[in-house]
This record gives sequence, C-alpha cells and structure tokens, in this order.
Amino acid sequence: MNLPPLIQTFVLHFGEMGSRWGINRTVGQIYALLFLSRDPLNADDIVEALGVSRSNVSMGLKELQAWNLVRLQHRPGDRRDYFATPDDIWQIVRTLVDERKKRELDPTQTLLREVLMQRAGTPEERHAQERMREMHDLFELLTGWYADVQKLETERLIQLLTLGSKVQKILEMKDRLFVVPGGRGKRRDAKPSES
Amino acid sequence: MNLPPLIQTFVLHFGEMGSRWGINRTVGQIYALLFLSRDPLNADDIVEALGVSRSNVSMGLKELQAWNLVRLQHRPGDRRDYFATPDDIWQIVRTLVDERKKRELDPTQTLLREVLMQRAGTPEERHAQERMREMHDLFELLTGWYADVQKLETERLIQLLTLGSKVQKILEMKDRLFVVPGGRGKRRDAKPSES
DNA sequence: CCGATATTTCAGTAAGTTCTGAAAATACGG
DNA sequence: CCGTATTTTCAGAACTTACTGAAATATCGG
Repeated sequence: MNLPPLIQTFVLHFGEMGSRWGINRTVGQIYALLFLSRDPLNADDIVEALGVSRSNVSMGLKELQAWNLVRLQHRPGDRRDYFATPDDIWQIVRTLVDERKKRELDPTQTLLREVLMQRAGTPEERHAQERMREMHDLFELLTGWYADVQKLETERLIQLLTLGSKVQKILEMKDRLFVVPGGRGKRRDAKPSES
Repeated sequence: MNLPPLIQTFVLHFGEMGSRWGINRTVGQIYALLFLSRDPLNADDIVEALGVSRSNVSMGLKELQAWNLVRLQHRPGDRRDYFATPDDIWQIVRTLVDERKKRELDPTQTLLREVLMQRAGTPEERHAQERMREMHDLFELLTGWYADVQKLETERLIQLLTLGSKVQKILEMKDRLFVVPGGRGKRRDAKPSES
C-alpha cells in the first residue's frame, strides 16, 4: 500500500472498523478508498492502492454492489469496470441504513410476527410471548417511523435532525394551542405496551 | 437444548442473527433466553437450557455485562450470580444504541477530527479531506441529534416516533405562523456542507 | 470467430473466532 | 483458616471466514 498519509490513515481505519460493521477488512478498505477518490477506480487501481490480490478485490466489489454502496461506471474506449461511491453523502447514509435494516432487523421482525401467531400453552410460554409482543410492537414503531422519515427530502431531514429534541417544544406549543384545556389528549395510545 | 418450542424458536433465531449483530451465537442465545425469562437465571440454568459449556456461558455473560445488557442480581441465601435483562424494553433499546454508537461510530468520529486537523498537500489529498469533512459534519449532526433525543423521557420519545414525518407538517405550520412572510428563515445554515 | 483483455470462480490455505474441559482463582459459611 | 461452591482463565481443538493464485469464463475489437 502506497497512499498519501492522510488517505492511508482513513483507509486503514475503515479496514479495522470493518469487523465491527459486519464487513471484512478488504471491503472496508475498498470502500474508504472509493469514498475519498475524486475519480472512479477500476479493480487494478484498487489492487495497486491496497496491495491485495485481484480476486479479493473482485469479491469485495461484488459485496459492495450487493450492499448498493458502489456504482458501476464505464469510460469511453475502456472496457474495464470503474467504481465510485455516490457523491451525495446523504444518499450513502440512506442506503446504509436501509441495508442494515434489511439484514439486521427485518428477519427478526418477520420471526416475531410468526411466533406471535402461535398458541402459548404454559404460563412460562405466555410470559415469553408477552415479551415478544413488546419487542414486536417496538419494532413496528421504529420501522414505521423510519419508513416515514426515509421519505423526507434531505433538506427537510437535516432540518429535523438539527432541531433534535427541540421539536418537543414545538409539540408542547401545539398541544397548548389546540388541545382542549384540561383534556389528556390521546397520547397514551402510542405506548406499545404497559412497561 | 430442551425448551418450549416458542422459546426455542426465538432463542435459536437470536443465535443465528448474532453474527450479523456483532456478537457470537452463544451470546445471542443467552441474551434471548434472559430476555424471555420471567425470573433471573444463573449460569447453570443457562448451561442446561442451551446445552453449551459452562465456560462458554461464563464468557458470554461477561460480554453481555460489557455491553450493559444484563443486570447481575443475587438471591438471599444463594451465592450464585443471577442475571436478568431490564424489564423496560425501551431501556434496552437505549443501552443498545448507546453501545453500538460507542463501538461503531465514536472511533471513526475521533479519527475524522484528527485527520481534519492535518494539512493536505496535493489536490488529491485536499479532495479527500473535503470528503472527510462531509462525513465529519454528518456524524456531528447525527450524534448531536441522538444526544438530544436520548435525553427525552420515554413517553415523549414514543410520541415523537409515532408522529414520524408528520412532525414536518407541524414545522411547516410553525413556519407559517411565526416566520416573517417572504423571509427565507435560517434553514440553509443547517446543511453541513455543499453536497 | 480469434485473440486479447478483463472479470469471476474456486479449491486450498491462512488467519481469526468460538468453544470446550481442565485447572486456577475467588468467595463464602462454618 | 479450611473446605466447598462458584466463577474465571486458558491452551488447544473445532469451526468459520478471509484471502490467494490458478483456472475458467465472459466480453469486445477487429
């Protein structure tokens, strides 16, 4: 590997973090390299930059494509495949969160739905099922929120994130303005289960 | 392993998902078992329920404690350690997200801060550093939002999640009510960098 | 089609992780 | 303190994942 120090630091870091992110070192490094690169790179560029085998790069790129994290491009008069990350970093985040949800949450959500259909016999099983229902309801709330937020334009999303919990203040203001004084509102319905 | 089918299904699933979540099979199974159990369990209970070695359970419990995901308890007149998950599932989510942030995001955030202090020489390095700045700003926005939201009471948090992007409507309403008509507001400041 | 260039597949090996049983350490009641 | 109950540590075995080089496959210009 022979990269400018700044770039090398970042690439090596991504490689090391890979294992925590559920990808392997090479995949992490390839991604970091593409992310920082001004221009798209072909497989041999990556081999040279990272000093790993050609086949390893091929597999890594395949995995990144499976994650929808890289874009395949071509240059006129050049048969090789060139790869790049999206320029828009928010697009990257959206893809990343989407894919992680798909891999890490959706299977469990499906299982919970199935298991909640079954009949629980013993008290032990009934307690377990109640726990699973709590988890299920929580998943539904989170994924519902996520689906909703994912639809927002980036500018709106940034606006929301910047506000943070100050949104709360606005909600309270709204309550004060529009809810019948003394009324409790319908807030309690939102809680998925008695905790 | 000899568990009621409902419980066994869930426990095995958590074991299989473990690798996607960055924990190993046994740790996943132990956690699932504790989560579903009405009462705290000791290490031998877990050995019996899962059919794994005593030492493996010991290590698994240690890891779960490092994640702050289980609580150690004692019973009067019994020297053994008993383990349980928090009853409040929202507490579990908060811990989980905290820990994942600590392991998966914070180290990169630190690295980005460091690398952005350095002087970029070549145009290649300057472009890379610009990319890192985009990532850095995005991390700052996300972690700022997260710190903010993590402070909310659970009830408020649920309220917010239930609203989802409908918050947007309320923001628009607020804008209409309070912003000088024709004024552009200060929204654009929020965008961390030109994308 | 042919030959050259580019990519993918795959078997074998290297490296890393998980798990076990045995031994060591710790904690406690008497 | 001693003996016992309990937990932890650890070396090695079993298993899983990552990586390589070589061979196979695919693609394209002529």
